[in-house]
Amino acid sequence: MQTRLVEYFLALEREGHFARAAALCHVSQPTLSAGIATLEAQLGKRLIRRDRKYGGLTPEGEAILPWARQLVAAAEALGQAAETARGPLRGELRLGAIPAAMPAIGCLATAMLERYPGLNISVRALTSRQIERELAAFELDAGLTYLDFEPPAHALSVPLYAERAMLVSAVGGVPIPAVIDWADLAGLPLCLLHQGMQNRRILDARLAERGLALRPLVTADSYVALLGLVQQGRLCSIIPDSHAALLDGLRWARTAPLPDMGEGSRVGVIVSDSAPMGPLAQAVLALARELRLPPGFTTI
Amino acid sequence: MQTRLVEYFLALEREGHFARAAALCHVSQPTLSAGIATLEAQLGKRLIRRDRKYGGLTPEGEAILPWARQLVAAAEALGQAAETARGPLRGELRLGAIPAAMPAIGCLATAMLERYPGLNISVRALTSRQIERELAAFELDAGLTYLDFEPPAHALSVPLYAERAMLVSAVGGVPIPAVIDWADLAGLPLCLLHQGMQNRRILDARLAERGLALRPLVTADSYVALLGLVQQGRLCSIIPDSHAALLDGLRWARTAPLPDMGEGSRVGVIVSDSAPMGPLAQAVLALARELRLPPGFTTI
DNA sequence: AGGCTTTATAGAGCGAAGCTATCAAGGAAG
DNA sequence: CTTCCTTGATAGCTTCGCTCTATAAAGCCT
Repeated sequence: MQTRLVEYFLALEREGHFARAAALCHVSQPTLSAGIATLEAQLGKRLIRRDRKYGGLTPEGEAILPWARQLVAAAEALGQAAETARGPLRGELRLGAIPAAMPAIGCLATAMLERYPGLNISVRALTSRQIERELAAFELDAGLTYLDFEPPAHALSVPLYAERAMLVSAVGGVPIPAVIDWADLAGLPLCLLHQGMQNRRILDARLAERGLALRPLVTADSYVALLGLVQQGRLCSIIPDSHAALLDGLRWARTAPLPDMGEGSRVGVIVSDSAPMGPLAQAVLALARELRLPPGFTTI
Repeated sequence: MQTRLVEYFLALEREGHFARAAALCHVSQPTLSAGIATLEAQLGKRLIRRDRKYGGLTPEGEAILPWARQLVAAAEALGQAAETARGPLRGELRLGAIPAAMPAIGCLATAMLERYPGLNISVRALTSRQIERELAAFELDAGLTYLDFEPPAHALSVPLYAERAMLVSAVGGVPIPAVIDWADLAGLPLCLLHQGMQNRRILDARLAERGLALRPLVTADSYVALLGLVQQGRLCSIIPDSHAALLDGLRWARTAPLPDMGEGSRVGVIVSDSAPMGPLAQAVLALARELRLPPGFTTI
């Protein structure tokens, strides 16, 4: 059983296209074609449906998919473990973070770089569900997400900070009181994240508990977009205090804390709990445990 | 990264001897030697200490050991999954059981064979600790052991039956009362398992709670040995009721139930919870859930 | 010193995996 | 209907690496 062939299989499954998968594996298309054929011959089963075109996995292909991932991840980790048994950590650390946690990733990534020179870090903004899926598929080494809402299974976590919501408005724009009550929110001209985004779901749930509902005038899918809207002065918005920290020093923005949303907004690092833990995951977890976030983040 | 080479490495680690490891892998000794050298070259690290003799693993070797196991297990499971995606289960099911649970393994193994013809089953008697270790090292597919005493981590379990202790004596030998109290035990001429064996530890713990201690005249490491001693008529012993069920119909033996030892003697099937579950483990777990044990076993 | 055990080395054979070049089958567009 | 383009399979060749047998070298034991 050649790890290489299994990598071809996984690449093909991801790309759904022989030539692109081959390019991803840095081999020619006939090589990948032959590799898949060899793998199928060794297993005695057809794994890919195809006649002149890629047509998805057969049931057997689906059945081996988790094991194929496990195999490749183990091979990868084996190499990592050998390389870093002693000596510094090397290679690429793949981090995923929900948008709300992006400001904190700077802190985490910088600390990792500082402690482990020679490390490369790749950060991607993902939904909490994507983070869960990619951790399970070994396509991420660690994630930064909510720990309490819909916590992923088979994961180890270290809390980093507690998120609180802040109301933000432009100076000279929508006037906002210094102290805000839940009921005040319903009367403000708001722009918020789309319904369905996790952060919005949490906010809605908190308000629903109190019999309230928000009617934002604008919805968007990024905090940058919301801040752009707020800057115009016609709207105000609700953002995590971690983002509010980024605004610190901006002259046009005013923020006011929302009432405590209660427990359950902890944000932290998670890694996959399956199998022995890779050196990268171990390092991230260890660092997260010691990490002191700058002021602006509510420590737990 | 060739799975084959990693298998060589694991075999060598198990055997501590190049030629024996080579035989285990069905290759010649130079082949294994070269294979280890290739693996070391690919990883860029020395994995095995050796100068004219095997000298154990280097730190790097130790570091990759869990990943090596993971890799080989994933490769194995991949083959299994492909073969059994549809169609009957094939291959070898490796079961481990504590001695006390041996009588029940007949039931489990038979049911597996009946449902999955074409399956081969290998049963080994192990201590509960060995079962835990070998499950983690992917050298067992499932185990049969106590679920409540020192339960292993990272394992899924299905309870099968509750074990109760029985006093056994020979007809015409040591007279035993029909109803036994804890205090009675101290006065009987007993033979028991060695101290340190888990079953004995449990029994001792139960008695210690009541301020009692047993002074067996003979200790042994198997129930068969104990029964042989009992048959002589000079001693009586304490065995699990699962073994007592085997004696049913024997003319020389008499049994009497001990007082309830309380909760916590559940015996059941456990499988490793790491990674996706292999088809063998899935099948065993599913069957254990439906299994109806014959009379003589206390259902839960 | 001689024999035994244990690991490493040498050289040959063979199979598997890589490449380039080309073909075959659909689908889209003229 | 023809032509072109996309997509995957095939052919033929080369190279690389695993495997074998045979043998050497280095300790250990008597």
